[in-house]
Amino acid sequence: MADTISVVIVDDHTMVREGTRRILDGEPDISVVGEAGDGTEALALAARLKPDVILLDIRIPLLGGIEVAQRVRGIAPDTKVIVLTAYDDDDYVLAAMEAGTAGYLPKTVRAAEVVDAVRAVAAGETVLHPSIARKIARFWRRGTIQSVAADEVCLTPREMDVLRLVARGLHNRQIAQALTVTVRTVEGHLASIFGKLGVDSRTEAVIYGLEHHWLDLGADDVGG
Amino acid sequence: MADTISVVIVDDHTMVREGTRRILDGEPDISVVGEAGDGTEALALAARLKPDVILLDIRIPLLGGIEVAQRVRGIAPDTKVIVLTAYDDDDYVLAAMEAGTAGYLPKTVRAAEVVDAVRAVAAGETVLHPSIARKIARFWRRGTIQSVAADEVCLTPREMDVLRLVARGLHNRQIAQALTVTVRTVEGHLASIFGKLGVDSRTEAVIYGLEHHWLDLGADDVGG
DNA sequence: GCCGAAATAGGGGTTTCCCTCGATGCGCTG
DNA sequence: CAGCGCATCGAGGGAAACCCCTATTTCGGC
Repeated sequence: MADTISVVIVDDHTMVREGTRRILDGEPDISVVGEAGDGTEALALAARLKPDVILLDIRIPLLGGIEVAQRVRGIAPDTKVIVLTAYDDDDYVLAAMEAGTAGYLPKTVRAAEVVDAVRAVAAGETVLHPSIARKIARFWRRGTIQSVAADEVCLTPREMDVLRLVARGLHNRQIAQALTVTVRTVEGHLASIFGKLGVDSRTEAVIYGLEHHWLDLGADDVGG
Repeated sequence: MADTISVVIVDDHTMVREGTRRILDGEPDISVVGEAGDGTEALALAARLKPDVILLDIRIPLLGGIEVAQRVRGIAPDTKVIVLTAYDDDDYVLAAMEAGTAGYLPKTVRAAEVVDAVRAVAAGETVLHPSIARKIARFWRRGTIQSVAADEVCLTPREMDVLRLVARGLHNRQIAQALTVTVRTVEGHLASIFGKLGVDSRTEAVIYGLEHHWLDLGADDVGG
């Protein structure tokens, strides 16, 4: 490795990117070599620059941060990824861990901690913010992260179709029309969904889907 | 008005605050005099420092950004507020306008634009990002912002109680128990809610509440 | 002191939802 | 090929949910 650590910053908020850049460029041993505002851009930069470290936000357009992290392993195996995000849901943290990231920090940390984290992962260490580490530990005690990921329920594509329409407030009859099937089929899928999610009403299913980021409200910020 | 513009930065993400601070402190005519990580802290700083400009995030703990903006008018009338946030929902934009803010910028803008905005509002101008301005214009054409705000439905406290429980997936029977009333009463409140929101199912009502930020999913990040 | 809004609650009805039994065909995999 | 998951439907029934109308009490305001 060179004596200066090359870093790429990925965040859809330009303000945040530029602020982070100034923080890191203020360090003599760190050099920001690129910025990306969405997932595909991030992968392109990773492939071209193969930086030592990528600071990666989770909620970015075009490609989710988790997927970016996974693919970076393939295209730039020596690049370490630090997830730096506002979101610290269990799902995000676990998914990031499985994607082989070298660190996970909430955006509430101080700048100095991020600088330290960059140096640490560049040196081969793993950096978890205490609050995140606690989360992990909790799951670990419950039987390893793998098993947590395994018990992750998985709806079929058709079931997702149904759930998405339920989450838009449609009745079974309307869903049936939208999917050109009978109401009975919709009910069948819903029964299956309820079973998998461990709920017993459409409203609970929608809540579950929103909490696990399977659905979004069509509006809201969506990385922008 | 001094020759240097005093600025307070409000954001719950320390990283973002420090990055923004470095951007602004790099300007000779701008001086960051304080940072706050939540709403109450922001008001305390506003009262004590009476800065020329406050850069304010919307989703902050303890007190929402909109409410902070409203109160700042009372405690520091000469202070201009620029909303700088990841969220650009109609509701947020309109609420911010009504709260008397001097600008509204998405976090996707470049640092230079924020710097310009700070100077502009300090000079008494109003700064709207083009994307935000379009939003406003759309509502304006539909009959002024006031009327939009007026047709804003308003649930009674009891109706909000019911809606919150509905949004947690409870059945009417469970809601009735939780509120120590009969199922009929819950149905009555729900009927009233449906009428006000213009929907006809509990699921739609929950979606409406989430989209308008009346509800949150209990989890998620809460702090944008 | 009356009026309106909110909260409470009931009667009686229709619709939708949800469950428990099934069944068929289709594609993939061991 | 023999399963197995997936998607598609059906019957029948009980339980919620939702709708329209009415009624009481309470409380704050003019």
